[in-house]
Amino acid sequence: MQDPLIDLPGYVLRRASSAMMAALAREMEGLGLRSVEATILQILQQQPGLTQSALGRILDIQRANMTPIAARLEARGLVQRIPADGRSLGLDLTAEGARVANLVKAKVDAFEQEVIAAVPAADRAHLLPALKAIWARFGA
Amino acid sequence: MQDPLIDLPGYVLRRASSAMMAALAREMEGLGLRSVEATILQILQQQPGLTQSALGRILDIQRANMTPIAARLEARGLVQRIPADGRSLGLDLTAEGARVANLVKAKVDAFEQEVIAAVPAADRAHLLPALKAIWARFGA
DNA sequence: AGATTATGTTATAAGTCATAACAATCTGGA
DNA sequence: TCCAGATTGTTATGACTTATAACATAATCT
Repeated sequence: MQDPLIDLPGYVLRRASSAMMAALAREMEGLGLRSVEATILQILQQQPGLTQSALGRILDIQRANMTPIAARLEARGLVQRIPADGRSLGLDLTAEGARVANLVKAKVDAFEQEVIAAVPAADRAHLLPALKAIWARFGA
Repeated sequence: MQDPLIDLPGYVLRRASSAMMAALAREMEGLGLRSVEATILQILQQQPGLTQSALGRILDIQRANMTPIAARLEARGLVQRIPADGRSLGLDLTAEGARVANLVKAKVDAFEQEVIAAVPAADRAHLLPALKAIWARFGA
């Protein structure tokens, strides 16, 4: 009862990603955050004031789907929505949001170390370039 | 407006996988199949008679979620559900299912070639081992 | 000024995924 | 052999993700 697709890179890419994402989600659960929310906090930490649309473009999330995500972050007091112009809403971390973002960063950094550590040393340096190339090839 | 997380392997793994899966889904749409269904046809091609539970264990799909998937494949005439014992249902490709499975295999093989081709030659040999290691580390 | 584009929002639908509960069946140990 | 426990398929349910259409409002370009 073994998996006959185990040597197809695309298939294994999908399985590796979904296994890793499940583990990451369990980590973020401890902070009461979903993966997307954790990602957004991290980005806002380095790029404050991004509009919902701009964030959506970075993360490949439709405008329409950003609305409830941003609203939830605001409702939890992690983010402030400040009009950038008459139609755009810029997102900024609140003090509480900045605090949580630091916790996220710590957990994510540790997690990323685990990912790296899981890869055989000989293959490590090749992982990021390979993944970036695939992302670039099939990405929007 | 650039992505500040672009050097985190886990993050890029997720983005690469989801971009690739979206492209694969567009391919399979041409056959009227979802990705999961295409995967199942491929597996049944090589391992006929697998039960729903066994398939679920291979693909990390809960029993409860296999039911509608198998039912849909049967309703489309691609798969037969034959009792293996009093409780298990073995899945086998019908003639039509075998025909479609061949189309799937052709498309997937071509697609996997595209994935490989997208990766810089120097990194290619390292991709599969790295992904398998991550899968093994975080997988069920 | 007027046409076009961009933004945020609501509503909606499909797909993925996990859990609980149930009946029917199988299995292994007393 | 018999019974307790595990397995299988099923239904129902809920959370999350994702895509699309339509709308009002605002910015931009000619």
